[in-house]
Amino acid sequence: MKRYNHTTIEKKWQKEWSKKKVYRTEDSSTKKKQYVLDMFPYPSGAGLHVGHPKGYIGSDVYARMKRMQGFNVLHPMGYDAFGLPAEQYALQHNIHPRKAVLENVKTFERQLSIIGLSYDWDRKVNTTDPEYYQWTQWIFLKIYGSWYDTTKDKAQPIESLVKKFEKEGNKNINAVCEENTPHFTAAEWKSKSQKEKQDVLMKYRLAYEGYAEVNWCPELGTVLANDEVVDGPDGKPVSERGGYPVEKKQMRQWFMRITAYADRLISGLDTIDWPENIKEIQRNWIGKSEGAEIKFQISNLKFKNSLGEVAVFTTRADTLFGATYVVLAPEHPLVEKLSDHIENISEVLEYKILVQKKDAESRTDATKEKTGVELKGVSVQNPVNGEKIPVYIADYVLASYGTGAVMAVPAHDERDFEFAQKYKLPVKHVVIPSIIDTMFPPVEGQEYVDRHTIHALVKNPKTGLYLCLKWKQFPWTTLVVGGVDEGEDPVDAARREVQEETGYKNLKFVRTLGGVVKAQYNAAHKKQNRVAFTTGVVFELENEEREHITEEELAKFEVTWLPLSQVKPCAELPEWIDRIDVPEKAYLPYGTVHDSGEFTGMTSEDAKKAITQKVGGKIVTKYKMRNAIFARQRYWGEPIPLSTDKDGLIQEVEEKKLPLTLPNVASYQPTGTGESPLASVSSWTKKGYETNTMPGWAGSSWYFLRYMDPKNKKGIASKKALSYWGQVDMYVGGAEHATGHLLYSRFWNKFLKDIGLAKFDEPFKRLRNQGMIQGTDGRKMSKRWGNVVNPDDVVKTYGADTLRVYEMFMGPFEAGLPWSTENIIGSRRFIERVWRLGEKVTSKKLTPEENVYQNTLHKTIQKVTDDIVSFSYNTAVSAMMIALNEMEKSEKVYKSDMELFLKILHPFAPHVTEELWKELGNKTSLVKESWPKADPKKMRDAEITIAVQINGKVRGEVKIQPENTETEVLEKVYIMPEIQKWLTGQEVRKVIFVKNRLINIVI
RNA sequence: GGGCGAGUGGCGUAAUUGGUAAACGCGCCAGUCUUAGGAACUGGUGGGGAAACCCGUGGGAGUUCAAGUCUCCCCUCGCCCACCA
Repeated sequence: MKRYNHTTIEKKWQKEWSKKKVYRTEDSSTKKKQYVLDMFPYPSGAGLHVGHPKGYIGSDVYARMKRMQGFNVLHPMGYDAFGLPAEQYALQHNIHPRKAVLENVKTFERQLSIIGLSYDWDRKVNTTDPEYYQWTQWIFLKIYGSWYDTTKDKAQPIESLVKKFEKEGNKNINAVCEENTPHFTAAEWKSKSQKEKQDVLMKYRLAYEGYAEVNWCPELGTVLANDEVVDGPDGKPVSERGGYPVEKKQMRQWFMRITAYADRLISGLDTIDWPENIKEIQRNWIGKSEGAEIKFQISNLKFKNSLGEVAVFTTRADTLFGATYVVLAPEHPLVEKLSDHIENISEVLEYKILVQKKDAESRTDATKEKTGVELKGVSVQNPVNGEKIPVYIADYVLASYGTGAVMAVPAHDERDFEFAQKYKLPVKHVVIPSIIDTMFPPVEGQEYVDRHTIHALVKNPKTGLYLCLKWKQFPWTTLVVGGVDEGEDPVDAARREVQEETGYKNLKFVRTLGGVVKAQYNAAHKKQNRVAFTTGVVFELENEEREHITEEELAKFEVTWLPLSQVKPCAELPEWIDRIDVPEKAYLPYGTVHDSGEFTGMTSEDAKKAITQKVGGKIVTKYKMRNAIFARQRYWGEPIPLSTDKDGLIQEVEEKKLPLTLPNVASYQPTGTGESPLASVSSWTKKGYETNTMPGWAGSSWYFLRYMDPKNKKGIASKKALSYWGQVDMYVGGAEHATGHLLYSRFWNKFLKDIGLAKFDEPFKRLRNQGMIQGTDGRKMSKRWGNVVNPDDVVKTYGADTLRVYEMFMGPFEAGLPWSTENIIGSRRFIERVWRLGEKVTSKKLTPEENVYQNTLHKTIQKVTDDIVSFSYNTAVSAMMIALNEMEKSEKVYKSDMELFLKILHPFAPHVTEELWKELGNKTSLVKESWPKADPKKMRDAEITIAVQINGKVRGEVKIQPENTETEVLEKVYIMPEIQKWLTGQEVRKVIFVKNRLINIVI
């Protein structure tokens, strides 16, 4: 046998495969299809490190098996080359981005080509190719030309909206649009000017122009999406790319109304097989919350005249009785509207400016202290009880979420509580925990009696112990407890009780422990169920001076001091123990509504609905997710195919004139002023073209559809191709795209489904994330740490097959693991041993005695097949190593058994298996061979070994026939000396027999 | 602070989903063959113990004939979100 020379073998087969186009995808086929896709890369200038191909190898293994299983497999690759990374690279190296991209693509392809990936390169796409971005522009125009109909729950052409306006105005149209869009009648619509109509439609379009506070990155000279901004080392926001500072700025922008799809983006997650954490990240990002919008009347304090109303958004309408003030975002329009009535208007405006300045740095810091200013001279009325409460503006309320105003309930909201503490605002508890005593639960049929009680927690500061009563008639010890008389203050009641029962009279009041606690128990001696509403009152003992105690009290209990943890029989106690040593805080859980008029006693859930209804509140759904900014002030992106004429009217570039190609410019440096470099190209501005370009995610939001029919000149892809390929069956890529690409492409796909192009609502049926390969030092692989391992070197030393096997064998596919220069040797040895196994091949059929590996081989076929489907590649490789170990033990290996083994190894190590396949005399290529099926007869074991346990401990092993019964096994077990040893003189109490697994004798 | 996830030999990891913990690989030890071995092959390799046996999946409790796996509490680490009312 020849020596295994990976270089010659791999080069030879790569050339052969490419020449014969063995990976060519059939355009139309009667075969079942399988679409296996990698997230296409930014062709960065740095070249690949060994971590990059991990995902590509994973999907390649999958695609290769599917191909062998007879599927028509679409497994393409392409380049996402617009956007910041490519442009930054070009700027740094002072070459034109177009040229840089071409160069980088070349490097990339050379590096990929040596790994033996089975792409159909004829379907390559590149987002910067005018023939590609023509369709990105085309889709943009479709989105621009659409509105969202919430009745049909899909996008509709804008013309249909115009027709509705002409017929009935906009009042009764169920559409997603800008908040506070004024109503108009059909007649009013018709009387509007072109420009006015344009402005109205802009509030409805799914791609629209607007002004917004955006993340402005001066260094990069562009606006960034929220997910492109990360926290820097000092906690300040910086750009994900480059780590440059990011500030807030008001700017004219193009947006995508992704919020119209928020609900579908959430519900669709239940229909796809994605990693649960990615789904969860998307759900959180979209941040759906259902609540109520409740209006508070505003009035002038001095003149008592009404000043209109303010709407707040809350998810806790059950706490409305606990609202003790209202907070507006500093930017709330009411601040200006009410300015004539605000007595301290200059202070308010000063604060507003301060906040906006601070804004630029970090307003999103949840840990910093809250600030705010009261709007003096005005107040609002709580709609549920008519109470007048003050109004504040504060930086902890965001203008961009909900209504930009909140009702503050310090007792039940952490942020409100913190603010209330600082500004000495009242805290009103209206939701209380409800406890049912486990020792003396209420008895059915007995009368319920309400009682108001106190628990006095009297601490002796010298000892840290608490004052307790040891009951003489009952076997328990309690704190001082007692009833609160009608109209009595709980603190006074507690003082009184302590004095009456223990004589201590000099108590320093510390605090009450939050709100009351409701506890239900049975008072056996009175045959009563009691509902106690208890206040915990904390005192410190000032001195030991005591009053006289009555005989009656003395007979009842004895005074004692105990640590709190030793006081037991009392339902409310767990609540007090939780509260006693921590500072007072808001009570967040749901519970029983308290001190809330007619709603008192309801559960939070019921009270929410009832209170909202009572005050005429509107049930609404809000989302954290904002509409996506769809513009970059940069050169290297798709031009937005719109122009503005001299009347200020926006014109679409005609479909047949697409692509609107990016002009060549002398300088593509960002201007730094917020204007795109295109703004200084006179040929461009002369025609009134939009100077912003599309963001990086535009081209990547639909590329998976283009691969289906990449050269189509009439559309994004033919109807036939779109319908044959449908959706991506298996999508592989990094988890870092969870809130970017994976959300935007779902959005675009849903839109394209709405307009009848995409076939499915969800573009990616299955998704798997490859874990990142770290440097040998465990850090992220990067030039900075000098820990980059280049795949070229690995391929040169060990070969592509070894690299592939090792990357799949390292550990679970999704796990991030450090590269190991030592462990890879194991994979190389495996390949070499496979190579040497070739020497044992015989074309003479083996007798059952000779064929010792038969059983293992067929089990392995089954396991590898299952493992590839579930992406458990590490155990698939392990199974093949076990099979190889068995086959090596055999004197000879039957040729067709060797072929079976080569077939299942082929997706992992395509080159060496192809070479050995040919060595066996085959004229065909393994690539197109059929995937083997495990023979169930051959998988069956002749004999199996099971564990014999005594009382659950393994004391021996026994060989049995499969399917042996308990009796049959016991017969064998009882004569085993090592088992008899344990059984002599013992009575067998029980035998547990698990078929084909173990037998456990309990003595 | 909130959400999600993970802790198993010297190392990467595996465990049929409650059934012989450590498969497979790396490393290490011994041997074979070699002029040599940082090659290859064969065997061994969780800890303690002379042995019988005992201990062992971050720590503690519990359920069970049986727990890495289930339940509760605690500790540590990773990722995501972070004033979203």
